[in-house]
Amino acid sequence: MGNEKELLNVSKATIGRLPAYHRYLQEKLAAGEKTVSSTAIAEELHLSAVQVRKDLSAIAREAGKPKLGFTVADLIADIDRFLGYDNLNDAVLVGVGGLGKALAGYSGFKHYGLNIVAAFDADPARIGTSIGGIKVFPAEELARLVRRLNVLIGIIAVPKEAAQGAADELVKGGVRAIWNFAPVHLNVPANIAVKNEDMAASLAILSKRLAEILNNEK
Amino acid sequence: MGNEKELLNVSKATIGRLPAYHRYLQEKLAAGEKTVSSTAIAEELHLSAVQVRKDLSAIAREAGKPKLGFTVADLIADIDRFLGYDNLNDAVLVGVGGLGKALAGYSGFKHYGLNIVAAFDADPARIGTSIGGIKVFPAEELARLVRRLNVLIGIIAVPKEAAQGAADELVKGGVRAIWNFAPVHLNVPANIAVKNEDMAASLAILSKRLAEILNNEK
DNA sequence: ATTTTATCGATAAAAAATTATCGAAAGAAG
DNA sequence: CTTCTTTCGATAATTTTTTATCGATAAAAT
Repeated sequence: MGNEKELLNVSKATIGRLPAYHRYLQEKLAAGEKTVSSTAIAEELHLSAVQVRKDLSAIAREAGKPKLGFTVADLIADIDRFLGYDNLNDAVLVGVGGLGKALAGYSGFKHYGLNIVAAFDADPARIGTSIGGIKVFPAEELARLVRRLNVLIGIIAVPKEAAQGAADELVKGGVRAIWNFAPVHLNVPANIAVKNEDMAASLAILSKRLAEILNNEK
Repeated sequence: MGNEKELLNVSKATIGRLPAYHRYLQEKLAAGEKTVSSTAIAEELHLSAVQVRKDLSAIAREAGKPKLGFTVADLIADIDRFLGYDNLNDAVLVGVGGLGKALAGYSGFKHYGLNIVAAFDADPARIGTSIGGIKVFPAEELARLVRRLNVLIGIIAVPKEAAQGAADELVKGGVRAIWNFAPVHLNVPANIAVKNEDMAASLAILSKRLAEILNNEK
């Protein structure tokens, strides 16, 4: 019975903002505040209050109260539930060079529902080592081990030349979602979700905004 | 005279896609192909051909030719010019822990017009070292050095507790754009551009897509 | 107890982004 | 040389996302 509605009808844009709300709410919770208004959230995050209300109404179970706003703890619980922060998804990491090492060492992913259970690398010098408690296995074992562990999420942090190969192996192992940090477009079957962490795109947007700002001043 | 039009009228969504086009075009160039059609680009990148044409028409100087498509080399040049890939912007990096080290060591930023000229860290053990040719200075010198070097872009890769402080120092030093990798919302004056590299948001979107895919199957 | 104020949710309007349609042009094929 | 095919650019339609408006409600203030 019935939380299908939730998956639908919530726009990607909204989903993308939820983690920011979540962080803000955690701050408020830590500060001991019981309720928070859409106006306050909006001001802090540079959004409009209407948008905040709309986003929250899409995923919150309890309504906000006039004059008081929303209950902080309830909202956090709602976002946790909606984004699945309260039940961990296993993932594997491919590539433990500079970026991969950083990702493996970042303990925060657990709070976001992501649990890295194994890492892989082609470099023999790295195999057998451990980073942040995650063991590094040889690349050859990727597909086999992924299948055995029944992991559905793969994180690609290899140099761009190796990225497509890594993706192929992940798919072969039965992964259904790939978080790609390599600056290349991956070719995968249609029923596999790919999210490119495209830093070049972020940078492009940032530098255009910078250009605008400088332009408005002169 | 006259490239003001370019800054305006190009949507953020379009700008965000340009780096992907750029990468695809580089591949085609390397493969020796002279021209490429919007259909081909669209298919590879899982977009619609109309959208590709619209995006390109917003920034390209030459029109595409019926039956042939666009000239690969021209398009690359157009994107280079539009995104500023051909003239480097200086930047400083704050924080050379795991992620900061990875960013400093990534040589690819130069291709995206970003030149990291100095790094800063609070940990004495790191000061004076060099990562990827970038020297690490003490955090206390941040504002002063940024001002002296006349750097306009700051990259924050410190733990979240230190991020707001880093932002404050960057702003004090005269930075006008901040690329924030720490998972916190930064409070800065209105005339400073902030781009949050929000991995939690990416992850949220990815896992929702995964959930959808799995849902559609059963 | 009444008024004032801050806030909400719902609905409507506007803006932005994507997709569809179609005539025209340029090369390829016959 | 004519026809066919691919592709373009422009315009229109649609969809999605954001913003505006407004009556209702609950707490706070008078």
